[in-house]
Amino acid sequence: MDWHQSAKPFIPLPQPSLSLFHNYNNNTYPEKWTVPEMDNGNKDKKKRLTRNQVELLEMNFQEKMKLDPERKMQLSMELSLQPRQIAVWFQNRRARWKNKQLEHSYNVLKHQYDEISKENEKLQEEVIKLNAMLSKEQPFKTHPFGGYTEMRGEEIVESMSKTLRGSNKTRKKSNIENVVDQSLCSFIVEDNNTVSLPHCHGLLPHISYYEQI
DNA sequence: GCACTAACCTATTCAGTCG
DNA sequence: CGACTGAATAGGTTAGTGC
Repeated sequence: MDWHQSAKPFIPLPQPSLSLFHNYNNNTYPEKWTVPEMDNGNKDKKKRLTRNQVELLEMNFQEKMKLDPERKMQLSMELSLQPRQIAVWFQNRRARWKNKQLEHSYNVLKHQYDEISKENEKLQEEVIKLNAMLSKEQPFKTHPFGGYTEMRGEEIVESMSKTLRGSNKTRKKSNIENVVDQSLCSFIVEDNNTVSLPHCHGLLPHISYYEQI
């Protein structure tokens, strides 16, 4: 996949018998490629490769994406194409293959992202439910001067912790307490009814639920 | 170390094909 | 005729070789 990682072999200069190809590679025939024997009437026309040529090239590509010089020359003779054309075809084919790979990777990542998003949505809903259960269980705290004031989530947790410390420690935990306990972590319930990332015991002792018990 | 060379890559151009 | 495909080019990078 990463062609930069493979060592690039040193390719010696073409043999004298291949000087024709060498000339071609060095742009003796600039602009659009031409068969050297062609006259001006036939030049600068891009010709599509025939089905047979593409089939053989494809077979070779499936075998090995890299084109070594021997195989290039062999294919060149077999397909009656210039070695440069063989090399260009392999280059373009690798580029197409890489694009396909990128497309595939994108689809895989997108699928993973969608799954995680769904999971996140479920968890958010669960947090809202738990938050509502907490509010029902102890929605208000007593105001020092009498009356009631609404409590923030952090305060609820702290308040419940104090209540538990001051009450019978052997009593059975409520359902909510069990859920929170099993999670091994505490949540900070924000004012806007959302919950921030969980904080595990020991990291934020002032809001941890049961560590004081 | 540096110039040279040949391979590779990405981005782009452009001709051929197709709906 | 415009969109798409693929052959070919341009320009940059990398690595081996020779001096």
